[in-house]
Amino acid sequence: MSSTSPVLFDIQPQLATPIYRQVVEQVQRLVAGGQLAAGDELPSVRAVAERHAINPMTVSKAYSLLEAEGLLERRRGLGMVVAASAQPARVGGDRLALLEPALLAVARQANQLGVTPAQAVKALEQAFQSIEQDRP
Amino acid sequence: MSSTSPVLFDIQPQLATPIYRQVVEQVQRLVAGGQLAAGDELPSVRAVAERHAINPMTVSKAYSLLEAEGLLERRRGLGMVVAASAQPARVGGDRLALLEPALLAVARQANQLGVTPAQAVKALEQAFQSIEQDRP
Amino acid sequence: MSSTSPVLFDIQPQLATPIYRQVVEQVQRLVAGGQLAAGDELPSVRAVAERHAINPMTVSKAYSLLEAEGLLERRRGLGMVVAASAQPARVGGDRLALLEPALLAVARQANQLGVTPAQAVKALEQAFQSIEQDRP
Amino acid sequence: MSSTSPVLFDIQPQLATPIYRQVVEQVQRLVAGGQLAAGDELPSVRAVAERHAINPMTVSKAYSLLEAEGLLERRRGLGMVVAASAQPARVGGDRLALLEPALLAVARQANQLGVTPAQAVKALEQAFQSIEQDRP
DNA sequence: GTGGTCTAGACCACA
DNA sequence: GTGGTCTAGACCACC
Repeated sequence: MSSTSPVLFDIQPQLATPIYRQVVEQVQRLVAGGQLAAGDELPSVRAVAERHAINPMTVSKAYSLLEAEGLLERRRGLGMVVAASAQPARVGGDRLALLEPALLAVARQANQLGVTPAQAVKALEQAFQSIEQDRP
Repeated sequence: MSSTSPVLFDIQPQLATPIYRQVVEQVQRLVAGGQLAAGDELPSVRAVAERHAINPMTVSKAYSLLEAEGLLERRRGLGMVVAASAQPARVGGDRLALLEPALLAVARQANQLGVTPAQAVKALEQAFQSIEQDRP
Repeated sequence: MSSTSPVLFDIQPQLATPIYRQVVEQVQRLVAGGQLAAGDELPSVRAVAERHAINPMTVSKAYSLLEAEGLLERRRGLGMVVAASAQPARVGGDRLALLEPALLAVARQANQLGVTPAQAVKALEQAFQSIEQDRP
Repeated sequence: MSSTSPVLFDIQPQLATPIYRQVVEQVQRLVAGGQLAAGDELPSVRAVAERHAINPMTVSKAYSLLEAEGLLERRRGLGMVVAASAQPARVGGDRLALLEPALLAVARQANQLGVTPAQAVKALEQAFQSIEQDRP
């Protein structure tokens, strides 16, 4: 999967979470999910910057943080690749742990909104479907 | 419900979202969920500040934004109350709309993590249970 | 016009209306009057603060309110610009609507003072002339 | 005129100017305009408070300020009356001076809105007409 | 460089 | 008692 199509980041500048964080977290999740495997190339800083009309330094910062974290490696003159040491989360539980903050936020907000767990679950299933349509 | 117990905010300083935003969003949801009705009094700036050990100006900023938004009204010299024009979301759909950003975030993150919708739904149900324990 | 000279705020600390409100209202009027167009940059918080010898937070508060109102947009790390959605009042009538509260105040006060409409009109014309002299 | 109908204050709690100030300024203008003459009785604190659903202390504060200013006198057990020393503004110029702040505000706002003096004058005349209709 | 957030504390205005 | 305004200064985040 990683060799067929280049990674496309889902960047939304209008969100509160800073752009470089959006990049960092997406790479983390794509690696944990196995969609980015050791040795896979990442799009160049310039390519990402132009594609999303953002500052190259912002992309560079994200990549640097991921490098410092050990998830990416810098291949001189070639760009960044997923580090050999990077492994997808072994078991489902590890992946769910990464998802938990978002899940807790949903649960808390639903309570305050007076939305029942059953309603929230149903709405989550619909959310998955609406996401599907974006990238069939 | 609004007359029985004073509003309690759930403030978590360690979160990335600033404190004043946490207050703003909670009031928005409590009104939409009907737990705060038109005319209900909000806890005073000083009371909230002392209760959560934060600066009064932080609370004041949140209240001011909610007033600008039309959700709160200032009773001069008395305090803030929920605006007469503030209405709870009439139907469940409106409440779910407020929940949608968080739901989409979960769905997107789950996809990137390789977590299936079914697994996410199950995890969400567990998240609701772990929240329950906080306020029995 | 917007590209030739940076915006200059007319701040008068001795007035009853708070400084941050003066800034907010002036930006609203300058946009409605077309003297600030979509995309125009606003002077930085620090520049305004130093220019008028006021606290940066006071300016920041004004800008934040204008952002919440949708009139300004934050260019992260760069500064504030007039929002793309901000439009000058299309017809003169819209501008006069913004002027109406002040006009009604004059009319009401004139009536209570026993000043005739004709006298008030003449005095208003003189007021325009005295304003002219401030910025030739 | 003052003997035929009791004074009616025009109080608007939603305005930024505090209620007690609205009362103070109106009395000042009504005296300057000759609509309230020396010896005229003012409505009682309680009457005003009930009529406008405001706090009696607010009215009392306004009356006290006007007394301190020498414009009103306290007749024990009878209420407040316009002071014997209170005189209407002798010439029109004095009255216009009291109107000037409001006029300057209109001129300044019009300039920022791109409204010409001629347009503003015309709008002011219309404002007078719309006021007329309220109290024929 | 830009704006954002929070604190601590003072003083004012309103009811 | 209530909230509002402003200051001074620190620290952070983003570009």
